[in-house]
Amino acid sequence: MIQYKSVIVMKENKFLAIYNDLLLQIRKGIFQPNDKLPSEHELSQQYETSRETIRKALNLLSEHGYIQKIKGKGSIVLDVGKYDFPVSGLVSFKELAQKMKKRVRTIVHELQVVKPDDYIRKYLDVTAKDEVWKVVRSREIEGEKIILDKDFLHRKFVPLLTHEICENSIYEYLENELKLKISFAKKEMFVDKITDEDRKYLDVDGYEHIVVVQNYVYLEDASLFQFTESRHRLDKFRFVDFARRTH
Amino acid sequence: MIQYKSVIVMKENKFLAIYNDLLLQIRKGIFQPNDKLPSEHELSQQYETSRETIRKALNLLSEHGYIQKIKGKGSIVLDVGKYDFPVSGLVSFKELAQKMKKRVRTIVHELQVVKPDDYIRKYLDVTAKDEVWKVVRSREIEGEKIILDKDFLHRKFVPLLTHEICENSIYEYLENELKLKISFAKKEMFVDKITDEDRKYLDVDGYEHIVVVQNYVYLEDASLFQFTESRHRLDKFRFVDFARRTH
DNA sequence: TTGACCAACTTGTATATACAAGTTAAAATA
DNA sequence: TATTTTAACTTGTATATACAAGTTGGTCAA
Repeated sequence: MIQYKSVIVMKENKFLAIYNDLLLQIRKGIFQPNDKLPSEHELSQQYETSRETIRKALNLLSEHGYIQKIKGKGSIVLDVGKYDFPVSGLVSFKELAQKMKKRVRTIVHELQVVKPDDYIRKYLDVTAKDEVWKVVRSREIEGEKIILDKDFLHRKFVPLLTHEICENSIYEYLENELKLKISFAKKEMFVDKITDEDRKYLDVDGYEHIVVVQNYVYLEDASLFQFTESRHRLDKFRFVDFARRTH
Repeated sequence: MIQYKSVIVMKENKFLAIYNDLLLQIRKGIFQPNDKLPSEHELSQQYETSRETIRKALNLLSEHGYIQKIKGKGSIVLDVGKYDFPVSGLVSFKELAQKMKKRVRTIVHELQVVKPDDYIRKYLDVTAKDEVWKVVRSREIEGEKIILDKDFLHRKFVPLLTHEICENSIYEYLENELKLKISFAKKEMFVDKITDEDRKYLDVDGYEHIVVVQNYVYLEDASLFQFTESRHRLDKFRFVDFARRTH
């Protein structure tokens, strides 16, 4: 019998490290769907930590839909294979594309600093004096231009933005270079009539409507710093969400 | 100065009671957006409990998007007014309709026990021997038939289902009468071509596409017991989601 | 054999303590 | 005055303990 012995690197928190370690084992298939995880007591011995720390890790797994905890019985692994597409949460296009393993390309159409007009002021919390980055990009997937991304970023937080950054990943730049702590977002989804701009930058393929995903992105201190409108061609749109019932 | 003194009824857990009490104060406007909540230490004194219990309540508020915790500073109330529409999560149509305060009606078109065909077996985890409730209902909002709901429930969990129950709220019946513990769900959203069934039961209004929300609903023990397909007219569809970034 | 009960497990809640780490504003210092 | 330091706050992490409550499987008695 082969015993899986995990070595945890303790750069991060203990409970986060354990969460990531258990998640890895689930992804690798060491723990299969419907398997029972070791009990909290056993895990606390394996990881040489307290039960409360184990419980923090397990609760994270539960919130994210990887396990189900059942009182008196234990924790069982859920069928996670179904959730591996655009699961709810804050995921950038680049992270998504890598997961999907598709041939993707980003085309930058606009990149400029603008004074916020009424439209921008409606969505981003800025005054007429502030400056705002406006970025318009289309996303090509397997040779088809499917998604039109319109980003508005508060210049106060982002002094510089280049063509290269926009072609790669703005998120990566913000988090890794500028060390901005992106914390949470509000998403709003609805269907809109297609516009001339959509026709100009996308392969609209004769559709008259388009799925709009509006994103309000906030930093750690709850300041709104970005508004993004993502316009998806009807036939390629897909959103997966995991939700727990709260009573 | 008026001091708000909350009286907590201790039927439920302490931390849940505190969560609900704080939430109520936020909804009532006793705590306004951008207000700072009392510190964890103060709250633990006010509620006569330990700091850990307060932290459980605050973490719930944070997960659900009501507050933002900032290390070293405190917890501030987020602008919750924006999230009060169909926020992500498991919410039944009846609960939703009550929140929106719209004139709604449910029309039951089909209600029968069927042997699962290939279509049902694809979505619900049943064998050919099992029996399944099939319910088809349309939802009328302000006089227009907007949503077509197709429910499939495993009969093993739901022995009886009546016309009245389906007109009211299946969820309410399941939870209150049958005492089923609905625990979590996976939602999948995409756009589909409109079907003859849609045209038959809905005011499709000339649209050629329809937004489909598929729901896989699970009980506490992680058993899949219901599959629901909710078909929304394009122009009336709207989905709001709050998501925290996990690193 | 059947059922009741119990012991040993499981997870859930609540509490107390200690220290780490980030923030803030007053006090001390140059 | 301007800057640095410090003290007093804040939230975050980790640990230990106790008991409640649900599950399971074996034991024992009818």
